[in-house]
Amino acid sequence: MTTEDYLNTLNAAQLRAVMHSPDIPLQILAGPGSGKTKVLTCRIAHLISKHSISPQSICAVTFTNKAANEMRERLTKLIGIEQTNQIKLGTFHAICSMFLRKYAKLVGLDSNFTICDADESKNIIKKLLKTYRDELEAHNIVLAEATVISRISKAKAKGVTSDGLRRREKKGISRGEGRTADGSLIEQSFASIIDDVVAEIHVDYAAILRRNNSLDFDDLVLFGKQLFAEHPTVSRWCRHILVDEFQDTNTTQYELMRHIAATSRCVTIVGDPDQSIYGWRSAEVENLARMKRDLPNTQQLFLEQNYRSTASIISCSLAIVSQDKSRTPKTLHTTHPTGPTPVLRSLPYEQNESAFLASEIKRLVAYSGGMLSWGDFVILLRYNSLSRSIESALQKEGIPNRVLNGHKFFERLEVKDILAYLQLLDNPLYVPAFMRAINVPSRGIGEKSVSELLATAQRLGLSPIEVVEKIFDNTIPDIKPAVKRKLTSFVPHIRRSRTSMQKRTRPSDLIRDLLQLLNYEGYLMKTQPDWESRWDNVQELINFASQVEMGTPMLFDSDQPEDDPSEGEEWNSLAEFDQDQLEDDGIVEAQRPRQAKGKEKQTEERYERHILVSASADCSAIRDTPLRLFLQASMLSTGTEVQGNENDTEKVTISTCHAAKGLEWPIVMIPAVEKGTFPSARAEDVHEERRLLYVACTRAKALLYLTHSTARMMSGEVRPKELSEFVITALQNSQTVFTDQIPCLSASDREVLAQVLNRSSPSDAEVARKIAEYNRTTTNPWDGSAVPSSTPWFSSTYNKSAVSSSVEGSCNFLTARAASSVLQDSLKAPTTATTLFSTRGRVLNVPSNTALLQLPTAGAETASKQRKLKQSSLQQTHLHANLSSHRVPVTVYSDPKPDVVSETPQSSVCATPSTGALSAIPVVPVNAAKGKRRLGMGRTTVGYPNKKFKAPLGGGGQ
DNA sequence: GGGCCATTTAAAAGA
DNA sequence: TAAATGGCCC
Repeated sequence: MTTEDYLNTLNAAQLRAVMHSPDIPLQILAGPGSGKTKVLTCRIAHLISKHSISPQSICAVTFTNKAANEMRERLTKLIGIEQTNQIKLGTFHAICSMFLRKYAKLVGLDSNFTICDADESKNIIKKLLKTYRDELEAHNIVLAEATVISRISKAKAKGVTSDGLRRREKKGISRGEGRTADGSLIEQSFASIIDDVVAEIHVDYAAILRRNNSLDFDDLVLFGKQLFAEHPTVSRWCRHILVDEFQDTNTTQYELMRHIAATSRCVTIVGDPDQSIYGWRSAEVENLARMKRDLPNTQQLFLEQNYRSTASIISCSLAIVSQDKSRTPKTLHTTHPTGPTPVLRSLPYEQNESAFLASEIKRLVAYSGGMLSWGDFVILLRYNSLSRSIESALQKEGIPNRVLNGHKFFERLEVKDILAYLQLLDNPLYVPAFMRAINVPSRGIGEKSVSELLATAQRLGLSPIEVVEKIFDNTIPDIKPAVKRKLTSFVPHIRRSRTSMQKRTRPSDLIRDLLQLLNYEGYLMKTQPDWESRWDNVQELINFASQVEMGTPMLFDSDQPEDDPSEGEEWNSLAEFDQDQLEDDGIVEAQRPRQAKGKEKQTEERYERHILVSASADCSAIRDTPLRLFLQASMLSTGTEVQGNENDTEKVTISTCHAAKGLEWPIVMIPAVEKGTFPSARAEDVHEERRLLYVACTRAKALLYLTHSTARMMSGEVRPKELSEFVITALQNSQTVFTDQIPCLSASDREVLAQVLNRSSPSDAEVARKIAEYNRTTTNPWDGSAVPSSTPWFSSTYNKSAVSSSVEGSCNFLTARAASSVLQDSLKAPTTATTLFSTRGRVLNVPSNTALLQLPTAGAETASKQRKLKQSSLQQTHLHANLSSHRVPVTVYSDPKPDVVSETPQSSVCATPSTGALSAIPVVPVNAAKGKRRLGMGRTTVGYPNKKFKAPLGGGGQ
């Protein structure tokens, strides 16, 4: 398809945006579903073909990898792969990272810096915070590390560097002194104590990162900004910069954008103030106005034509977002038919709510006559932990589902273990990697020895890895808890891998080799109950490495200096400038003296060029080792997008509202539309919460459901919940934006669906057949409960999530309700399989149809113990009652007795005081028949598992 | 050093 | 409710 053909598919507003003069800064305000990506890609194509701007001088910035990839795909179709790959296209972080590798020296970094992920920076800050604990306690201040992290992150988003903070540290007044007896001032001084502590931790944290030759995510942008600000020549290649989701930029990102555009001043941004939902991480909608001030000739264009949703979904969404009176008025039109009115339902309890959604999904699939399938549904949550009851409801109905962005691939322990070794090879100064690698697999080098090693390293001015090698070689004396012998399974491995790395071995082979050396699979088997899925993840990491090796499009071809080709010769000749010489002269490290500003422009540019070239050109071979490219890709890719799992398209998606931005589904369901959730109880900006609901609603193409429970389990107790005021207000303004009637999916409804989704309508016969089948196989989800009982304990559907997580391999406490259900199930499918448990060193042989309940010690001194005791005896009573009503034989054992259980032929309930703490229930029979993973016969954790047991990457649904 | 238990605490969003 | 922490013991 040529650019011209593409232009023909644009509407008038889109066309204006695409054709807009490149020299006049442009703001495209684009509502949801208005085709902004189309406009953006088309504009890029237009810049290249009609304005002869070369692709490598175009910079396109997105917020997510997903958006970047989508743009890349569309551009490839439009202008071909070759030109697309020349465009500097990526997230803010990726673009900064690439330039920082290239010009590291200019901002005082080494190009092998490691990107410090959130986990590691949390660890660092946690340690720093500990040193202030006593002091804070003395002032009666509680300072959570999350607070510190977010404050530091916010400071960085606003462009505050640790250098700026260091000055205030010198004030030298001891904290808390400025306080007077006046009560109102006390709080003030609390705040200032916290400010000081945060500032000090910030400074220390930054120093640690520098020592580790490491940057965290915020640093990438911050240092990127610094690079472009201090060295304008670095951005000379840029003729046009385009920024997507501009309403989400923070101050630092905005300034970065301005610096990249410093020469050309050609900027196109796309954004929508109504979809600004990231204020909490310092996004500034204000940047729209700021841009207009900074670039006074900026023009605005509106895209208000929506191509996604039915008219009724649009009006419902507008009814929500327009409640904000301070908002810039903006509207949405659609040519789509009205369609079924969005559903609003209240249900008594979260289980009912989940069950309603699950059964509704089933019904819609049937009543649409097969036009809809699982993959067409998304359930959008305010926050992830709401997914539990949803997941179990879907599971119970046998609906396949996946959690979008549930647990991040690169944050998994097994993946991080391997990455740690590789990071250590690439950057020996990166202490977090050292700390992890040194004792994985376990070598008996614990916290104590590690801190000893680190201290030695500091004392000798060596990297920890050098210290360890020297100890191994007898070049320096061993440390106190002798460690040399333990290093035989570490130093040789490191050396072997390092040699391999220096030969530029492919990272995937490097990993394979490492796995072998470490016998990592064996280690996982020994230590992880769910080692199989973890091993799968390791394999997935190898796949990812292979993908990177095969040349996923990099931001730029590393060796070419980006500048006007006519100047190429000069660049190349300058490339011979001796790097070491520059360093010796202190030029590379030194900050450019300010006085040169304004005058001696030419000299300055020449100077800049010297250092640019010397900082980059000569070392590109080292800079972009295969390993480094792989590590960078790992650290910058989030989520699970690595895997491109095809059968994901056949699953119902569960996602947060935030993660859903930019995406769309035929049917959207939003549970928990309640006060305290929408808006979230801890949200600072109610308007932002409203916009979040708006974003969620506007993801829907054809059908929209909002539900609400009148009671919900929160923080371990059931609390009453009220409908969200956003919805109440919308209803007050217009009764008709919602209905409590579920759509009947009549022939005309199906017609609308077919039209909006651009699918063909099924025949009436087909629909009738599907409905008949549905009626035959489906029972009412809560009437058909497996546990009929009048007691509140058993009134709702039983807790299948507890069951399934047990099957996954962990052992959990079960509620009485779940336990009785499990027991009944296992009686239906009796089994003789037994499971071994260890408690206090004893091994118990327990038939798998045995429930073990924990009871607290009878003494019960503390209030919490007493509560638990009461609850437990209540549970026991109910369990008893329920099981006897089903004529399930019950035997109750107490403490030392459980050994006997293996002899018991039928189901039993084991109750035990917590001193003997039996705390697990084996439930093999429930799902074992389906051939899924079964509870291991080997070592089993008793008690709360303190490791996470999440579904393996790519679903692995039961 | 690491396993195990009891007690405490926290509970949002992402690159 | 379940994850994290802290103390105790081997």
